[in-house]
Amino acid sequence: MESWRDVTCPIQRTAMLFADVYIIMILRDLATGQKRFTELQQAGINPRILSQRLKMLTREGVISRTRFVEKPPRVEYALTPKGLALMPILDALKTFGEKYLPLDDNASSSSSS
Amino acid sequence: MESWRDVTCPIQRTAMLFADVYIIMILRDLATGQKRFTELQQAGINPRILSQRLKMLTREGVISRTRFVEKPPRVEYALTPKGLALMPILDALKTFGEKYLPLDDNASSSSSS
DNA sequence: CCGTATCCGAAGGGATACTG
DNA sequence: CAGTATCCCTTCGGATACGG
Repeated sequence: MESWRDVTCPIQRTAMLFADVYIIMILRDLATGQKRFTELQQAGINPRILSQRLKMLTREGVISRTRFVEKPPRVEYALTPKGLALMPILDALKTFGEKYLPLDDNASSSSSS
Repeated sequence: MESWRDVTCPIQRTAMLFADVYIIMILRDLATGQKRFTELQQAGINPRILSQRLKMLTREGVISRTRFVEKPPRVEYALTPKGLALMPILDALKTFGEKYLPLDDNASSSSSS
């Protein structure tokens, strides 16, 4: 498919950039405050994918990368104002999921009769 | 990555199902009323992909498929109530796109000085 | 700690032709 | 009209090991 810049529909433009489950996971985790690389990995994203997505999100201006010159080195990722503007999308995903994708609660139960 | 059913976060569950640009394009087009297969193709989705996504969306209960026994055969796809519940997500995508992904307007202009 | 490099199999998707 | 089948190339991503 073409680049998002070649598309005029704002829905599709946004989707072409951010409709990716890894990106959404990262944004979700940053919604509660700045996070470090390792912390973001905990969500179950491998370092290669994570690095790649963080680069892209930084390039698009939705997250910031702050490098603290310490030992050991520390890097914090945080939402920018543009990134904050994506939060309504996550809210809508959440609302839908809670209502229409309820948990089956058959996960941890092994002793039910 | 695992199945969306193995995930508890409602944001991620929804994203794992619907964070796909083709799905979003289809939902966008159905938002304005029921559409036929060929009409949906006009958005620039090839028949293989379109068929695949329509099947999945039907299986998940967000669209309905109505077959009219005519000659030539006619099939109409439409949003279900569950599909309508996805509209806030598209609204949020649209709002973001309009504000933060403005058109570069260098596409069709060739005679501006 | 924060990534990057490499390997490699799996999946995705464009084009095209074809069938009920 | 509404899809399905096939081909084949590209991309993606999981795992792992390593470098600054």
